[in-house]
Amino acid sequence: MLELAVLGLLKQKAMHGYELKKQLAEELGFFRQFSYGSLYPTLKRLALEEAVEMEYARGETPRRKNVYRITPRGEAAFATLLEESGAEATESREAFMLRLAFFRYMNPETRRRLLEGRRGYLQERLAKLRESLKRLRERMDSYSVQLMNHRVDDTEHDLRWLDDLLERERRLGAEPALPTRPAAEGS
Amino acid sequence: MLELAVLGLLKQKAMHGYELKKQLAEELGFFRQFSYGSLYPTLKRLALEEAVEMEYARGETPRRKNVYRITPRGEAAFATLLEESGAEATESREAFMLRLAFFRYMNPETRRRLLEGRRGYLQERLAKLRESLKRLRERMDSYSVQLMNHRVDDTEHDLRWLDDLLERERRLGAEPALPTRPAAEGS
DNA sequence: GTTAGCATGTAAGGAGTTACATGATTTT
DNA sequence: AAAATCATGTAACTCCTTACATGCTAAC
Repeated sequence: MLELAVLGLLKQKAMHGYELKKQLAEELGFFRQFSYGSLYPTLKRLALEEAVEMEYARGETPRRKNVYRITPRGEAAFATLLEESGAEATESREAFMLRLAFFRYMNPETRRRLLEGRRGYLQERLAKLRESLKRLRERMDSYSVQLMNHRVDDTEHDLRWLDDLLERERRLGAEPALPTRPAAEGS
Repeated sequence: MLELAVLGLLKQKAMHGYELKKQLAEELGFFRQFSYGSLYPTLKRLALEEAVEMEYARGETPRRKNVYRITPRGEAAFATLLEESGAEATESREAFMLRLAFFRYMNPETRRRLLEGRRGYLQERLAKLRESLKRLRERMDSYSVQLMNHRVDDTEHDLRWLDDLLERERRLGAEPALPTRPAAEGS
């Protein structure tokens, strides 16, 4: 997750770790916080894999603000991570939403696959939820009933939203993915 | 999390691991799935700590259905875990909801503390979310805008729900916590 | 009799957190 | 000159998952 988020953010703009952490909590702001204890090692690892590299801007020495820039290899890795989104991306709210934040980089089929995958998952869960509610309502305390009902509402709300997104996707048709290398040549 | 959930489920009824796993996905159904690879070791550890113990019902040999029962020590541990719910319980949706599923075991002050803690957290996040949206709207692609807007709606929805729960709590006043040892003596 | 589901476990690994440690730069 | 916040990192640990390994029992 962190790796995907980092690559996606660096795709927009070169940044150093500290800045990245703030963006993770802001640009993807809704999104969860990661600690430095995972962020810096991740950057280091990505650098080792040559998915990112350091930018020594304005003669600044390293190890006092390490500005990282994504490399072509990193772009490829990012694209692969997005395209290969599996079960996690449909079953985990966070994983799904992270992908959604990077929808502009996906091709239309992948977008649809993810949206429908998530929708299917939520529909299934909604059915199970309702079944549980029906079967257990009598035996449950009022807090649990409240919780279950809220879950149902929440899931329905999410489903309407997904339907909306799918509808838009259909209407706007094949909005192409942004290129891997955005606007490489001048102006 | 798993430990809390297991103790809470065993409080209702003695169960073996396999059964527990199904209940985790059903009674707390909405709730996340845990794998056997974490469930069985957790039961083992709890048994070692004497928070749970095996029930050798009807002369059944162990190691073919291990039915676990919560002990007084386990009840105490469960109560402590609930009462000491810290930041995680207000900042993580899942952690919060798990507590809510066990609200009947808490005393009214703890319930209120948790509900208001969660509300405060969501209010703060909502403010940040709106600020981000305002500041970044122009620079965001339409998917990110959709995502942010949905987050805002979602958070508002959650806040209304929390207000509702708090209101109920006030109206129904001091619904006492269920005892640590439920209905110990007969009928 | 063979497939599906019940039932339990271990070992290795993944993906993060917390706590610790350090020091520069900016603001008050 | 003190305090805040910017900035980077490591080591130990937590909590979970995946993959593996085993065997019973019920249904078809």
